Amino acid sequence: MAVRTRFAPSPTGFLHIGGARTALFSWAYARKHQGEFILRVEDTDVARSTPEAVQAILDGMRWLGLDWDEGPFYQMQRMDRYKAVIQRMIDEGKAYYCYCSKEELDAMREQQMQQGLKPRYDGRWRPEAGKVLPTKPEDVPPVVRFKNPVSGTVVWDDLVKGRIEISNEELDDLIIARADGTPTYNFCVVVDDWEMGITHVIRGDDHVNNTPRQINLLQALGATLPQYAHLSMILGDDGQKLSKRHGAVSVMQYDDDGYLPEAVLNYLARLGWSHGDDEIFSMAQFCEWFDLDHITPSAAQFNTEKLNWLNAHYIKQTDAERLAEEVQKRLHAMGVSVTASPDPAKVVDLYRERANTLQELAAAVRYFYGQPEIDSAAAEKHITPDIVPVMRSLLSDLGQSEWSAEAIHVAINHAVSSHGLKFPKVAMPLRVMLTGSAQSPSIDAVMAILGKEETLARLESYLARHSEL
RNA sequence: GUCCCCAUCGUCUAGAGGCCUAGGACACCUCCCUUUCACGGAGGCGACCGGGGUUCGAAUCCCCGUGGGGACGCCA
Repeated sequence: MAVRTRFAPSPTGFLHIGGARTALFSWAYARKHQGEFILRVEDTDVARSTPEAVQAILDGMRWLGLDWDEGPFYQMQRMDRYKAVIQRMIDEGKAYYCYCSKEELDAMREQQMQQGLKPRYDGRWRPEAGKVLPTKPEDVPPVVRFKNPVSGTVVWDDLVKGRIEISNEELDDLIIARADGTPTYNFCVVVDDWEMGITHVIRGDDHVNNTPRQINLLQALGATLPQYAHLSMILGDDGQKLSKRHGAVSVMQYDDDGYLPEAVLNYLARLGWSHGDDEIFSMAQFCEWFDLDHITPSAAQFNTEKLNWLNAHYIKQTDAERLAEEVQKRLHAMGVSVTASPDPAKVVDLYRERANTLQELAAAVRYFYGQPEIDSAAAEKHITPDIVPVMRSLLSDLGQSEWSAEAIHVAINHAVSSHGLKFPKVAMPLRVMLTGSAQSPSIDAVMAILGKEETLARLESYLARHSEL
């Protein structure tokens, strides 16, 4: 049977790193098996679902390049279908109306907690042969509850965690339709997974406890059970749980911060999954290798430093045109307009090996398109009065020189040797005057790309501004 | 409280009873390269949560602790 997986986010917020990994694994599993990957938006919580969140999730998926074969389906558009199934279950005696008020339920829970019991519905409205039900209250609109089996156990072989067995005595009759008639999560999931022919449910392990309920429901409907794979959660960089209040950020934030989607994907792939010692691989390779057997059952801590390393790697690989475009976009956001000269592609090539993120790359390269901000400590250290005559003579040589890194190097060497100095003694002041910083690629290469006119202008201008030297 | 899950270097992980003197990667440290900073190269530091079993043999299997996490909603 063809593999069919799904990613089923609820649109109550952006796509965060945990959701992204779940989506990635589901997607990769389908791709690996030439199956289908389905996107389903679980928006039955009307109060918390928003169209903005739907959009944010779709944006995140697209940025990562996780393409889906069917959907997006929206559960709110499938109401008729759920209601029909609920009615059928009531008719068949597999579900029943419950007239308990919320207050009544709260009281029940509290009492059970106090007694050290697991809080659960006591089944007071559950019809049984020979049982007399309470009198229906006038003012309580009923919910619909599923008649969960009272004995036996639910067992499944989780593809990540192995065999899990839960006694039906731990479960209660869950609500499948609210008082207003709308179906609830566990019910919609079951109907959808069933009708959409999902063969492998790959999801976060916060759903482990829902699984036995869903299996019971599926069995009541006479559906074929899918296989389950529960992924452990991803912890924040500090080892703490990610939440809206703490550390959980949108995958799009990684875009803003200057991470390439291939780096994020590669990082996520290795978080909780492994293929021997392989660390760096393409998504094509990942789809070929991916399997559920090598997923770690334990939680994983996010490590930004390793992401940085991967991102730096992909920045080195990316072609100059694309890199230049990304950098241009970011410089623009910083209020710097990129001109055709110096050539942005050459500029990024010069700096790509020393940037962890595109944001760093943009910041590093900024001085090519505007006056550098001089690091005063660096200036004080490297630009001393005795260097001024050297700079003057170099300036005049440079004015006569052909403009290539090699020719510039010769000119600098000439200044160095004719004044009896060491190379850095001249290179450092140049570096600070031209780039503003004491760190840069080879200064002759920088000058070659900066251009003759601009280089000479910056040097002249610096000397003119610092007559005290 | 009850149920469920998890446990190898700081972090991500390899490990399916002997291949383990526990391997790789990030980070960190040292050295090399060098025109500064990076990149790159070569080394180094560094872990099987504890206790009992099973076995000729256990990081691997079982049990008990301990520690972490999750779930107990008319949320998903």
